[in-house]
Amino acid sequence: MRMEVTGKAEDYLRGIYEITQQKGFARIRDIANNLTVKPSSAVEMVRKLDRLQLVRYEKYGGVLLTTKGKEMAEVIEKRHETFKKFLEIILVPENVALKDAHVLEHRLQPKTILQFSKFVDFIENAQENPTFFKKWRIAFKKYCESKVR
Amino acid sequence: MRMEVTGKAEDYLRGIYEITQQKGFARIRDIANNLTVKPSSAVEMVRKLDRLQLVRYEKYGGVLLTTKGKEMAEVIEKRHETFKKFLEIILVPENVALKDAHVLEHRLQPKTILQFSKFVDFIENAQENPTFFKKWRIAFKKYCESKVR
DNA sequence: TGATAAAATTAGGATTACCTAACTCTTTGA
DNA sequence: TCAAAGAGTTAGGTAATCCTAATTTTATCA
Repeated sequence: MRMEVTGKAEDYLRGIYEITQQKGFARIRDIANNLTVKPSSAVEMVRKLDRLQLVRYEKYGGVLLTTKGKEMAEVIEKRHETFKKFLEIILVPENVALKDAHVLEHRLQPKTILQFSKFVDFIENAQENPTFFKKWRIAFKKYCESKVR
Repeated sequence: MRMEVTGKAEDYLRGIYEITQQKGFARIRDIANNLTVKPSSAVEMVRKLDRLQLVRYEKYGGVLLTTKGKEMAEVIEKRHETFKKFLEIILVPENVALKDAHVLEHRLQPKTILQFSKFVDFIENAQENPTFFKKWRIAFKKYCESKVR
Protein backbone atom coordinates (compact mmCIF):
# COMPACT_ATOMS: atom_id res chain seq x y z
CA MET A 1 0.00 0.00 0.00
CA ARG A 2 1.57 3.21 -1.21
CA MET A 3 0.21 5.61 1.36
CA GLU A 4 -0.31 8.97 -0.19
CA VAL A 5 -3.05 11.54 0.19
CA THR A 6 -5.21 10.96 -2.84
CA GLY A 7 -8.22 12.98 -3.94
CA LYS A 8 -10.52 10.63 -2.11
CA ALA A 9 -8.53 10.90 1.06
CA GLU A 10 -9.03 14.65 0.82
CA ASP A 11 -12.77 14.19 0.43
CA TYR A 12 -12.84 12.12 3.57
CA LEU A 13 -10.66 14.60 5.40
CA ARG A 14 -12.98 17.44 4.54
CA GLY A 15 -15.97 15.36 5.53
CA ILE A 16 -14.44 14.55 8.88
CA TYR A 17 -13.55 18.19 9.33
CA GLU A 18 -17.12 19.29 8.67
CA ILE A 19 -18.56 16.76 11.09
CA THR A 20 -15.98 17.67 13.70
CA GLN A 21 -16.86 21.35 13.42
CA GLN A 22 -20.43 20.46 14.26
CA LYS A 23 -20.08 17.93 17.02
CA GLY A 24 -16.46 17.74 18.11
CA PHE A 25 -15.71 14.28 16.76
CA ALA A 26 -16.82 12.00 13.99
CA ARG A 27 -18.19 8.51 14.05
CA ILE A 28 -17.77 6.02 11.25
CA ARG A 29 -21.45 6.28 10.57
CA ASP A 30 -21.29 10.05 10.16
CA ILE A 31 -18.37 9.76 7.82
CA ALA A 32 -20.08 7.11 5.74
CA ASN A 33 -23.16 9.31 5.45
CA ASN A 34 -21.17 12.40 4.61
CA LEU A 35 -19.34 10.60 1.83
CA THR A 36 -22.37 8.54 0.71
CA VAL A 37 -20.48 5.34 1.22
CA LYS A 38 -20.94 2.16 3.23
CA PRO A 39 -19.49 2.08 6.75
CA SER A 40 -17.02 -0.61 5.71
CA SER A 41 -15.53 1.77 3.16
CA ALA A 42 -15.35 4.53 5.72
CA VAL A 43 -13.43 2.27 8.11
CA GLU A 44 -10.96 1.43 5.41
CA MET A 45 -10.20 5.06 4.63
CA VAL A 46 -10.11 6.09 8.25
CA ARG A 47 -7.48 3.45 8.86
CA LYS A 48 -5.47 4.84 6.01
CA LEU A 49 -5.78 8.38 7.35
CA ASP A 50 -4.70 7.07 10.72
CA ARG A 51 -1.60 5.49 9.22
CA LEU A 52 -0.89 8.84 7.55
CA GLN A 53 -1.24 10.48 10.95
CA LEU A 54 -4.03 12.72 9.74
CA VAL A 55 -6.59 11.36 12.19
CA ARG A 56 -6.49 9.47 15.42
CA TYR A 57 -8.70 6.45 15.34
CA GLU A 58 -9.34 3.59 17.64
CA LYS A 59 -11.55 0.64 16.94
CA TYR A 60 -15.11 1.26 18.05
CA GLY A 61 -14.10 4.74 19.13
CA GLY A 62 -14.56 8.13 17.49
CA VAL A 63 -12.33 9.73 14.90
CA LEU A 64 -10.39 12.91 15.65
CA LEU A 65 -8.28 15.04 13.35
CA THR A 66 -4.65 15.44 14.29
CA THR A 67 -3.08 18.89 14.01
CA LYS A 68 -1.61 17.93 10.68
CA GLY A 69 -4.95 16.55 9.53
CA LYS A 70 -6.76 19.65 10.61
CA GLU A 71 -4.34 21.92 8.80
CA MET A 72 -4.70 19.91 5.66
CA ALA A 73 -8.48 19.89 5.97
CA GLU A 74 -8.48 23.65 6.29
CA VAL A 75 -6.56 24.08 3.07
CA ILE A 76 -8.93 21.66 1.37
CA GLU A 77 -11.94 23.45 2.80
CA LYS A 78 -10.69 26.79 1.58
CA ARG A 79 -10.17 25.42 -1.88
CA HIS A 80 -13.66 24.04 -1.70
CA GLU A 81 -15.01 27.47 -0.83
CA THR A 82 -13.20 28.99 -3.78
CA PHE A 83 -14.77 26.56 -6.16
CA LYS A 84 -18.18 27.01 -4.63
CA LYS A 85 -17.93 30.76 -5.03
CA PHE A 86 -16.67 30.36 -8.52
CA LEU A 87 -19.63 28.22 -9.49
CA GLU A 88 -21.92 30.81 -7.97
CA ILE A 89 -20.28 33.47 -10.09
CA ILE A 90 -20.86 31.56 -13.29
CA LEU A 91 -24.44 31.04 -12.16
CA VAL A 92 -24.53 27.32 -11.59
CA PRO A 93 -27.62 26.52 -9.50
CA GLU A 94 -26.74 25.88 -5.90
CA ASN A 95 -27.77 22.25 -5.71
CA VAL A 96 -25.61 21.46 -8.72
CA ALA A 97 -22.75 23.64 -7.48
CA LEU A 98 -22.65 21.79 -4.21
CA LYS A 99 -21.79 18.52 -5.90
CA ASP A 100 -19.57 19.95 -8.57
CA ALA A 101 -17.44 22.02 -6.24
CA HIS A 102 -16.34 18.69 -4.79
CA VAL A 103 -15.48 17.49 -8.23
CA LEU A 104 -13.42 20.55 -9.12
CA GLU A 105 -11.18 20.22 -6.13
CA HIS A 106 -9.12 17.24 -7.12
CA ARG A 107 -6.26 16.72 -9.45
CA LEU A 108 -6.00 20.35 -10.53
CA GLN A 109 -2.49 21.69 -10.37
CA PRO A 110 -1.67 24.39 -7.82
CA LYS A 111 -1.23 27.02 -10.50
CA THR A 112 -4.70 26.39 -11.83
CA ILE A 113 -6.24 26.48 -8.38
CA LEU A 114 -4.42 29.74 -7.76
CA GLN A 115 -5.90 31.26 -10.91
CA PHE A 116 -9.37 30.13 -9.95
CA SER A 117 -9.02 31.80 -6.63
CA LYS A 118 -7.62 34.97 -8.17
CA PHE A 119 -10.55 35.07 -10.50
CA VAL A 120 -12.96 34.76 -7.61
CA ASP A 121 -11.14 37.49 -5.71
CA PHE A 122 -11.08 39.70 -8.75
CA ILE A 123 -14.80 39.42 -9.21
CA GLU A 124 -15.55 39.76 -5.52
CA ASN A 125 -13.23 42.64 -4.74
CA ALA A 126 -15.77 45.08 -5.96
CA GLN A 127 -14.52 47.77 -3.65
CA GLU A 128 -11.70 48.68 -6.02
CA ASN A 129 -14.17 49.59 -8.71
CA PRO A 130 -17.72 48.76 -7.73
CA THR A 131 -19.43 49.99 -10.85
CA PHE A 132 -17.24 48.00 -13.15
CA PHE A 133 -17.78 44.75 -11.32
CA LYS A 134 -21.44 45.21 -10.77
CA LYS A 135 -21.73 45.93 -14.43
CA TRP A 136 -19.81 42.78 -15.19
CA ARG A 137 -22.06 40.53 -13.17
CA ILE A 138 -25.21 42.07 -14.51
CA ALA A 139 -23.93 41.78 -18.05
CA PHE A 140 -23.09 38.11 -17.57
CA LYS A 141 -26.45 37.37 -16.04
CA LYS A 142 -28.22 39.06 -18.91
CA TYR A 143 -26.08 37.20 -21.36
CA CYS A 144 -27.06 33.90 -19.77
CA GLU A 145 -30.73 34.77 -19.75
CA SER A 146 -30.66 35.79 -23.37
CA LYS A 147 -29.30 32.34 -24.20
CA VAL A 148 -31.96 30.30 -22.45
CA ARG A 149 -33.87 29.31 -25.61
CA MET B 1 -16.68 -6.26 -17.00
CA ARG B 2 -19.35 -3.63 -16.78
CA MET B 3 -18.72 -1.81 -20.01
CA GLU B 4 -19.58 1.81 -19.71
CA VAL B 5 -17.98 4.94 -21.08
CA THR B 6 -15.95 6.17 -18.16
CA GLY B 7 -13.94 9.36 -17.94
CA LYS B 8 -10.82 7.55 -19.05
CA ALA B 9 -12.61 6.05 -22.02
CA GLU B 10 -13.50 9.59 -23.03
CA ASP B 11 -9.89 10.67 -22.76
CA TYR B 12 -8.88 7.87 -25.08
CA LEU B 13 -11.71 8.67 -27.46
CA ARG B 14 -10.58 12.26 -27.72
CA GLY B 15 -6.99 11.20 -28.19
CA ILE B 16 -7.96 8.85 -30.99
CA TYR B 17 -10.06 11.59 -32.53
CA GLU B 18 -7.17 14.05 -32.48
CA ILE B 19 -4.79 11.58 -34.05
CA THR B 20 -7.36 10.61 -36.65
CA GLN B 21 -7.86 14.23 -37.62
CA GLN B 22 -4.19 14.46 -38.37
CA LYS B 23 -3.44 11.22 -40.15
CA GLY B 24 -6.64 9.41 -40.89
CA PHE B 25 -6.21 6.57 -38.43
CA ALA B 26 -4.51 5.87 -35.14
CA ARG B 27 -1.97 3.28 -34.18
CA ILE B 28 -1.62 1.88 -30.69
CA ARG B 29 1.68 3.66 -30.37
CA ASP B 30 0.12 7.03 -31.19
CA ILE B 31 -2.63 6.46 -28.70
CA ALA B 32 -0.19 5.43 -25.99
CA ASN B 33 1.85 8.58 -26.62
CA ASN B 34 -1.19 10.82 -26.68
CA LEU B 35 -2.40 9.47 -23.37
CA THR B 36 1.09 9.14 -21.85
CA VAL B 37 0.53 5.50 -21.17
CA LYS B 38 2.26 2.26 -22.08
CA PRO B 39 1.15 0.54 -25.29
CA SER B 40 -0.21 -2.37 -23.30
CA SER B 41 -2.61 -0.05 -21.55
CA ALA B 42 -3.65 1.45 -24.86
CA VAL B 43 -4.44 -1.98 -26.26
CA GLU B 44 -6.59 -2.75 -23.28
CA MET B 45 -8.69 0.39 -23.64
CA VAL B 46 -8.95 0.09 -27.41
CA ARG B 47 -10.37 -3.37 -26.97
CA LYS B 48 -12.91 -1.96 -24.58
CA LEU B 49 -13.85 0.82 -27.00
CA ASP B 50 -14.20 -1.78 -29.70
CA ARG B 51 -16.58 -3.81 -27.56
CA LEU B 52 -18.55 -0.61 -27.02
CA GLN B 53 -18.63 -0.12 -30.77
CA LEU B 54 -16.93 3.23 -30.52
CA VAL B 55 -13.91 2.18 -32.57
CA ARG B 56 -13.12 -0.55 -35.03
CA TYR B 57 -9.96 -2.36 -34.12
CA GLU B 58 -8.18 -5.39 -35.42
CA LYS B 59 -5.09 -6.93 -33.95
CA TYR B 60 -1.96 -5.41 -35.39
CA GLY B 61 -4.10 -3.10 -37.49
CA GLY B 62 -4.99 0.56 -37.08
CA VAL B 63 -7.81 1.97 -35.00
CA LEU B 64 -10.72 3.81 -36.60
CA LEU B 65 -13.60 5.64 -34.96
CA THR B 66 -17.08 4.40 -35.75
CA THR B 67 -19.78 6.97 -36.49
CA LYS B 68 -20.99 6.65 -32.93
CA GLY B 69 -17.47 7.02 -31.61
CA LYS B 70 -16.80 10.04 -33.76
CA GLU B 71 -19.97 11.75 -32.63
CA MET B 72 -19.10 11.13 -29.04
CA ALA B 73 -15.55 12.33 -29.56
CA GLU B 74 -16.81 15.56 -31.07
CA VAL B 75 -18.92 16.33 -28.04
CA ILE B 76 -15.97 15.53 -25.80
CA GLU B 77 -13.63 17.61 -27.93
CA LYS B 78 -15.91 20.60 -27.79
CA ARG B 79 -16.14 20.36 -24.03
CA HIS B 80 -12.38 20.10 -23.92
CA GLU B 81 -12.04 23.27 -25.99
CA THR B 82 -14.34 25.10 -23.65
CA PHE B 83 -12.24 24.20 -20.67
CA LYS B 84 -9.02 25.02 -22.45
CA LYS B 85 -10.31 28.45 -23.40
CA PHE B 86 -11.60 28.96 -19.93
CA LEU B 87 -8.19 28.24 -18.42
CA GLU B 88 -6.65 30.64 -20.88
CA ILE B 89 -9.06 33.31 -19.77
CA ILE B 90 -8.16 32.90 -16.15
CA LEU B 91 -4.50 33.04 -17.20
CA VAL B 92 -3.37 29.55 -16.40
CA PRO B 93 -0.07 28.94 -18.23
CA GLU B 94 -0.55 26.84 -21.31
CA ASN B 95 1.46 23.83 -20.23
CA VAL B 96 -0.55 23.60 -17.04
CA ALA B 97 -3.83 24.31 -18.81
CA LEU B 98 -3.25 21.46 -21.20
CA LYS B 99 -3.24 18.94 -18.42
CA ASP B 100 -5.90 20.53 -16.31
CA ALA B 101 -8.40 20.94 -19.11
CA HIS B 102 -8.44 17.15 -19.20
CA VAL B 103 -9.13 17.07 -15.52
CA LEU B 104 -12.01 19.50 -15.70
CA GLU B 105 -13.87 17.52 -18.28
CA HIS B 106 -14.99 14.62 -16.21
CA ARG B 107 -17.70 14.19 -13.66
CA LEU B 108 -19.07 17.73 -13.92
CA GLN B 109 -22.81 17.89 -14.37
CA PRO B 110 -24.23 19.16 -17.65
CA LYS B 111 -25.53 22.34 -16.07
CA THR B 112 -22.09 23.23 -14.80
CA ILE B 113 -20.47 22.52 -18.13
CA LEU B 114 -23.10 24.69 -19.78
CA GLN B 115 -22.27 27.58 -17.48
CA PHE B 116 -18.59 27.20 -18.13
CA SER B 117 -19.21 27.40 -21.82
CA LYS B 118 -21.53 30.38 -21.46
CA PHE B 119 -18.86 32.13 -19.49
CA VAL B 120 -16.32 31.48 -22.19
CA ASP B 121 -18.71 32.70 -24.86
CA PHE B 122 -19.53 35.75 -22.85
CA ILE B 123 -15.89 36.71 -22.53
CA GLU B 124 -15.07 35.85 -26.10
CA ASN B 125 -18.05 37.46 -27.79
CA ALA B 126 -16.30 40.76 -27.73
CA GLN B 127 -18.11 41.92 -30.84
CA GLU B 128 -21.18 42.81 -28.84
CA ASN B 129 -19.18 45.28 -26.82
CA PRO B 130 -15.48 45.14 -27.59
CA THR B 131 -14.35 47.84 -25.23
CA PHE B 132 -16.07 46.34 -22.26
CA PHE B 133 -14.57 42.94 -22.74
CA LYS B 134 -11.12 44.14 -23.60
CA LYS B 135 -11.26 46.23 -20.50
CA TRP B 136 -12.30 43.22 -18.49
CA ARG B 137 -9.41 41.10 -19.61
CA ILE B 138 -6.88 43.83 -19.10
CA ALA B 139 -8.25 44.52 -15.66
CA PHE B 140 -8.01 40.86 -14.68
CA LYS B 141 -4.49 40.58 -16.01
CA LYS B 142 -3.44 43.62 -14.06
CA TYR B 143 -5.11 42.28 -10.97
CA CYS B 144 -3.17 39.04 -11.27
CA GLU B 145 0.12 40.80 -11.80
CA SER B 146 -0.45 43.01 -8.80
CA LYS B 147 -0.84 39.87 -6.71
CA VAL B 148 2.38 38.17 -7.69
CA ARG B 149 4.30 38.99 -4.52
C1' DT C 1 15.20 -12.45 -48.30
C1' DG C 2 16.34 -12.79 -43.90
C1' DA C 3 18.00 -10.59 -39.63
C1' DT C 4 17.11 -6.98 -36.77
C1' DA C 5 14.35 -3.29 -35.18
C1' DA C 6 9.92 -1.57 -34.12
C1' DA C 7 5.24 -2.22 -32.89
C1' DA C 8 1.68 -4.71 -30.75
C1' DT C 9 -0.03 -8.21 -27.67
C1' DT C 10 -0.53 -11.10 -23.64
C1' DA C 11 -0.01 -12.64 -19.02
C1' DG C 12 0.32 -11.56 -14.56
C1' DG C 13 0.39 -7.99 -10.96
C1' DA C 14 -0.51 -3.68 -8.37
C1' DT C 15 -3.40 0.13 -6.71
C1' DT C 16 -7.53 2.69 -5.28
C1' DA C 17 -11.93 2.59 -3.89
C1' DC C 18 -16.11 0.46 -3.43
C1' DC C 19 -19.35 -3.35 -2.09
C1' DT C 20 -21.85 -7.45 0.43
C1' DA C 21 -22.28 -10.56 4.03
C1' DA C 22 -21.01 -12.26 8.17
C1' DC C 23 -19.31 -11.29 12.55
C1' DT C 24 -18.19 -8.62 16.87
C1' DC C 25 -18.81 -4.89 19.99
C1' DT C 26 -21.73 -1.46 22.38
C1' DT C 27 -25.79 0.68 23.73
C1' DT C 28 -30.30 0.77 25.28
C1' DG C 29 -34.67 -0.14 27.22
C1' DA C 30 -38.05 -3.41 29.24
C1' DT D 1 -29.38 -7.13 33.56
C1' DC D 2 -29.50 -8.98 29.46
C1' DA D 3 -31.32 -9.48 24.79
C1' DA D 4 -32.17 -6.95 20.74
C1' DA D 5 -30.86 -3.28 17.89
C1' DG D 6 -27.48 -0.53 16.17
C1' DA D 7 -22.67 0.53 15.12
C1' DG D 8 -18.41 -0.94 13.64
C1' DT D 9 -15.24 -4.57 11.61
C1' DT D 10 -13.41 -8.00 8.73
C1' DA D 11 -13.01 -11.06 4.89
C1' DG D 12 -13.40 -11.64 0.40
C1' DG D 13 -14.74 -9.65 -4.08
C1' DT D 14 -15.29 -6.45 -8.11
C1' DA D 15 -13.98 -2.85 -11.32
C1' DA D 16 -11.10 0.40 -13.69
C1' DT D 17 -6.42 1.56 -14.90
C1' DC D 18 -2.04 1.19 -14.96
C1' DC D 19 2.48 -1.35 -15.18
C1' DT D 20 6.52 -4.77 -16.40
C1' DA D 21 8.27 -8.51 -18.79
C1' DA D 22 7.77 -11.75 -21.96
C1' DT D 23 6.13 -13.03 -26.64
C1' DT D 24 4.42 -12.47 -31.27
C1' DT D 25 3.80 -9.92 -35.51
C1' DT D 26 5.13 -6.65 -38.89
C1' DA D 27 8.33 -3.58 -41.16
C1' DT D 28 12.74 -2.25 -42.87
C1' DC D 29 17.01 -2.38 -45.20
C1' DA D 30 21.47 -4.35 -46.34
